[in-house]
Amino acid sequence: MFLPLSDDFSYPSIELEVLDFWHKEQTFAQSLLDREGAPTFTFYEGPPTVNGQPGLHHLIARTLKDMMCRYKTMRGYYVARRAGWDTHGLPVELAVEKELGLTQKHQIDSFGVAKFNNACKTSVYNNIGMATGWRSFTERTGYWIDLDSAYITCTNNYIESVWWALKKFFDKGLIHRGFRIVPQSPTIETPLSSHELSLGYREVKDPNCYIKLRVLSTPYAPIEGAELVVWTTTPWTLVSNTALAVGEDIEYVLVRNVRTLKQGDSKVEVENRLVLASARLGVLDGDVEVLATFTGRDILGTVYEQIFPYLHIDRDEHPNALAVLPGNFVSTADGSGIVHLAPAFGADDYEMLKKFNLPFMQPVTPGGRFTAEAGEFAGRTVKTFTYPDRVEEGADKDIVIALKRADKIYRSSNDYVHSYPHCWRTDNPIIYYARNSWFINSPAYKDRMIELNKEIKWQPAEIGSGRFGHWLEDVKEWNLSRDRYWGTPLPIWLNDDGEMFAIGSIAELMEGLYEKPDGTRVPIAECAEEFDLHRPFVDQVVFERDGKTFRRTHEIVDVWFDSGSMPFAQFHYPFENKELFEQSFPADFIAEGIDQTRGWFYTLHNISTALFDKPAFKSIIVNDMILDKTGRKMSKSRGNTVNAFEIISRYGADALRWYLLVNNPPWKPTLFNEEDIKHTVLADFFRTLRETYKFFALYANIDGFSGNEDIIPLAERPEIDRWIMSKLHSTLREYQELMDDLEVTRATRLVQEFVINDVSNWYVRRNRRRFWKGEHDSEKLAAYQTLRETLLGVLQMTAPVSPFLSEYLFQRLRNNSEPTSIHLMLMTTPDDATIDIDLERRMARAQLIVFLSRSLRERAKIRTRQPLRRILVPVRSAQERRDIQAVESIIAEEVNVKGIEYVSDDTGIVQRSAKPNFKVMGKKFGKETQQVANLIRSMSSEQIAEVENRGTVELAMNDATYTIETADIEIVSEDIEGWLVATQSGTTVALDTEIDAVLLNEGTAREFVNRIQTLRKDSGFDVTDRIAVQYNAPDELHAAIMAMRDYICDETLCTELRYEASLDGIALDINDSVVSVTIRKV
RNA sequence: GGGCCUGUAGCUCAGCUGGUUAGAGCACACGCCUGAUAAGCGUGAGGCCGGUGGUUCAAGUCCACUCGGGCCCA
Repeated sequence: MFLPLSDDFSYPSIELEVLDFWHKEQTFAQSLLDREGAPTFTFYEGPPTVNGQPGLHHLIARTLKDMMCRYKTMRGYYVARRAGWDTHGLPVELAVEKELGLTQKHQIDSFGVAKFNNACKTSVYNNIGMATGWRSFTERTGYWIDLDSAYITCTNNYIESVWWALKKFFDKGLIHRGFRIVPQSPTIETPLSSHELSLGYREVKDPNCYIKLRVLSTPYAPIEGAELVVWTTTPWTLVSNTALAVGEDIEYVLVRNVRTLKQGDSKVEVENRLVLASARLGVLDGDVEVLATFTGRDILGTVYEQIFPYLHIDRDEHPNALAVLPGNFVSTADGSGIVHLAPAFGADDYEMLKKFNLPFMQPVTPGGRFTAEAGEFAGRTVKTFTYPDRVEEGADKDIVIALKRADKIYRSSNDYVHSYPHCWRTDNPIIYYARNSWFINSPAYKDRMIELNKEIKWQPAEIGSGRFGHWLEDVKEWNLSRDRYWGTPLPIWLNDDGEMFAIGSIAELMEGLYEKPDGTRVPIAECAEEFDLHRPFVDQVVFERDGKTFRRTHEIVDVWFDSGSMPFAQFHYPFENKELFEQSFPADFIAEGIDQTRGWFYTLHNISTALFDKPAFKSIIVNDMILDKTGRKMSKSRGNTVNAFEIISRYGADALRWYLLVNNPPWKPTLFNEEDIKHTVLADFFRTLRETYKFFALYANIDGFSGNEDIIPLAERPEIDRWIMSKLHSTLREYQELMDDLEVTRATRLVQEFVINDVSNWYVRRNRRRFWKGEHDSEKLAAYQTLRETLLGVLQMTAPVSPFLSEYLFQRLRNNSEPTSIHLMLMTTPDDATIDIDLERRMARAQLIVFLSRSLRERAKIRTRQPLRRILVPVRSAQERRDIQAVESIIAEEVNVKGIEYVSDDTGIVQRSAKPNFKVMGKKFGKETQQVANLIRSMSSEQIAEVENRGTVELAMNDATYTIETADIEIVSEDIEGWLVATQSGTTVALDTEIDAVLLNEGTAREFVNRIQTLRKDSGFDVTDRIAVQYNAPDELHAAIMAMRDYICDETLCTELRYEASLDGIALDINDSVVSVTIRKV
């Protein structure tokens, strides 16, 4: 019994049924058990942050992952799928801060690091343990991954592995500490790495200030007493200005500038003598008169008036301070060509400090707040920052006001639009800030990273070569340290002299001593504290070597180092699972969003290159974003986000998954349109698949077909069965090639087309009669077996992408010897013996002839119900004739003609012409191609015959002779004298439109049958009911009905067909005449 | 300012290494078919293949420039 599909079939509800089934049968676990010992296909799951929320964009990557893993499992591989949780880092800390009501970093210290980190740990485990969005999202979307044995980055084992890695880096001399300008996230008081930075670029409006600074002394007399025009977008750094930079070879000018300014209600004329790059004169308002032209070199050493007086600068100690210095970074692309330097707040500026012995002044805390040194601005935040509980207005605006008061502003507005980095967690603007940090010297092995990247198969390829490749070529030092609490502690211990070493294991750590609060030191084993590789425990561990005390540097490690370590840390390698790691490294496949290019993809690659000299993954699919249907980014503020759960509850996860792959390649931005799911996936593909099953089940059940019958050998099945099986295997072959090549969209489109065009619209439609007519013969059995096998093959291909529906239908189709789940099945390996290319070609030809014939009927306005005598098909060879004869009955039935006649080309009836084959002849004739092409088009039938017979013909034109060979032309037979003809792709069909009395009667009868059938249906009769029919019709129709009465009765199950002259029944229109009819059940 | 992607029918997309009438699905109009039937099939209309210029016998496809969109980076 093939269970019918219920009338209120709904995708979401069958999916829940299937989930139940998988749960009960432990299908996922079984799919792994079944493949133990099989070749492995390794997949790495990129760990999502534990307290993030799942959304539509996660589904796209997860569909790719799940699809590939299920596919490889079905191809016979063992595919371990271990989930992971990224548990450290800012996201967790920030959530916990909020929970505890802490708003600033120093509050954590007073709250107690131990308590804080405990809260973080609790929060993390709560999130993992609770049925949060992730677990139900994972399950509901059918993502098969082992959540129960997920690796967790904050366990001692995981951290120990990370330490091992860090020690490797350290011992290779790749980790060092340096005083650098780093991007600092102010409100959380910690530096960010370049890849974190890349997560937070945003378009913002910043101040656009031109200030003017009085020259106090200068070696270049003309500018004495003039003002230097200096541009900045960060007024807050002006407090710390220590010098100015110009380009030595850039041309500068001294100008007299007169302009009118508003002052209250009145206008005043203002005159200035200003210095700026000549290329930037456009920034000045009013009238400009150039007084002198010179280069930057000429004005080096010019001393100007300090902008703000708060910081004391001793020019005896620092003779270059408050002076104009040469800088090769100065450009005239924007600003004034004179650059303001604040060495504590910019990378170029800091380099200038080292080069010119400028004073180091940093009147700003790591939290982005002015210190007491900053005079009137002390205590203010430098930019506007958003804290969990408040917003603090930055000092920029007031600084500009103060400058205006001091008449140092030339012009200022707040309209400088640029993209500026923001903290990826707090969304506050980062500030560039000088501080001590730990770095990994990644540039040292940059070339190797570039080399190894070439071994990776990227989908799409241009991310590997482009976005990722370029990033590698410009690799910077990895800013490894964070001044935070909840993370892997940086395992480096130093003494007061700056000597240091790294610890790479728990065993090494145990050699240290635990320092109690009272200062006493005991062996760690005796410390009576919980052994935990986090702060503050590890901070208390000290080492005494050579009489010197070593303490841990206080920083923790960039959380991205954790996730980049997962290939080995998930196995606690090298402390355990050595073989397991070696077997599963590198990964065969990973898939994540494009935002991970400089995130996870990079840290995996970086660490793996440095430690193992191998890429971490062999192939990767990178998905792009999901945009709304108008192509805009989805964001909460726009209100155009789509809730994945809602979509799933409406259409089901399968439809969504299928849509995400088939609609457009996932590595291109996807314009998400709910309507498309409804139309393209549900109403088109899924429905066809479902209806096909329904059709099969309906008749299989009537006939008692079980699926367990002895198999009829393919060779003994009808041609059309062998055709669909051949097509199935061709499709399977191509599908597998595409999937192995990561061409997932092409693969799904291929399956979709096969199901709709070949299976449903041709095989099933052409064979309907075989299923419901007649005897239980082998031909009927063959039909059932063929359709069942075809459906099974289709389900194998849909299973990886749409696992639920595939499972649901499989459960109904499977026989006793097949696995209990489609996902336990081995996907059919395409069989050369089943694939018959000639047969596929023949059928394609039949379809083409049918298609042409139908268009002829359309043109002749003869409906399909009207039988016609014949079609004519010109053939060029006996082989061609046999090809068509093999499918003749299909054609005849489909287009309702009595027969096909073949016309040899040489009879003279068929008019032939030659078409140029440009691909061949173009190469041969070069510039003359067009003329020769015209010659070919005008070839006579004699000339065509000559090419056919001799292989060549000479064509002459304007004194030149061209030799045309068979390959240069394509011969088409496209006209038959006196016939209605259609031609496409070298096939021509002519339709005999003559309708004699017999045909007309037949046509009329079919019209009549059609009307009766409609009446039967409208009357609600069952398909097996017998009926009696009375009718009244004009003589001509009456005669036709009488002539065809047996046929009519047979088709309509009519036992009594009677003419009744005075009948007043239902009026029917047949061939523009009125027929009156009544029917009743007998 | 740089990098990558992208622009083809009203919509979503195909168009392989250039080969001459640019395709499909949806939507629309009109027909056909009917023992899968709140289905099925077909026909039609709809395109200066973003623009300009070049290379070539031949450009949606290659090159340059340009305009628009997206993402990433400085």
